[in-house]
Amino acid sequence: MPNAQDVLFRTLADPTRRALFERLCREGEQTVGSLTAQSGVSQPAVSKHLGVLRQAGLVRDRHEGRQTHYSAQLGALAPLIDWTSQMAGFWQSRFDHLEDLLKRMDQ
Amino acid sequence: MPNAQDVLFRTLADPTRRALFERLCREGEQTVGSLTAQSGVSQPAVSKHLGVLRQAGLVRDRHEGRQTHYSAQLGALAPLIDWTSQMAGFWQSRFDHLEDLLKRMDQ
DNA sequence: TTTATCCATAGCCAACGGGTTATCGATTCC
DNA sequence: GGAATCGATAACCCGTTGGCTATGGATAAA
Repeated sequence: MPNAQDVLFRTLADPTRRALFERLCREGEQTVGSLTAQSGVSQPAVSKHLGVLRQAGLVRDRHEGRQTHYSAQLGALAPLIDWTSQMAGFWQSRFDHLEDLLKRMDQ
Repeated sequence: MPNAQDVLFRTLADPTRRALFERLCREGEQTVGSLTAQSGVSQPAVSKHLGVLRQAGLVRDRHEGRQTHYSAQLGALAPLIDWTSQMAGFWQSRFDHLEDLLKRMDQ
């Protein structure tokens, strides 16, 4: 059972898939056909990528007749931001300890 | 020629590799041996991962006799933060335009 | 009702990636 | 100097994954 960061990093690691997500962020809701037209890969490939993005919570789908509209779910990026902050936090913490140590050595 | 986000996402997508980076962030500089001991994979595997992390700029190596010390380079995460901000920015921008449109329609 | 469009799924294949063992150069210890 | 340790590289294996074509189900158009 992979954690949230795992899913996000793996999902966003593929350039084609990340490009699809970026486009949905930039331009808002899009149909599969519209996304396929500019993607450089086949429609099934796009559908598969959108499925992966959906499972990661990064996009939502909305069915309207025979077309499916996808839109970005920005909130799903939260674990990514959390992880980055955590790494920065660890680093800062070690830095603080070092400062502390140097301060005590100085006395 | 992959861009910076590409390299970062791909590099951090692997759980073992990300765990190595996390440990270096938490605990600071470590030798390959020390990292291997807690990693659950073989020493060559660890070396390979560290090589990938180094090429991504996420770690630095320091040679001291026959051991190599690795440490995290937190600054290398910048493109990741940039990308996330950018996605949030696009989203916000679209929201602003929508607000604007609604405001104009209201008049 | 028949035809055309949209998208998802199935099935297949080639490439990539992460793991292993074996080995080697370099250093340190005896 | 000889033995042992450290870490990087080579060579290999196998599972995953991202691409494709073919197809089918559902809806819209004719």
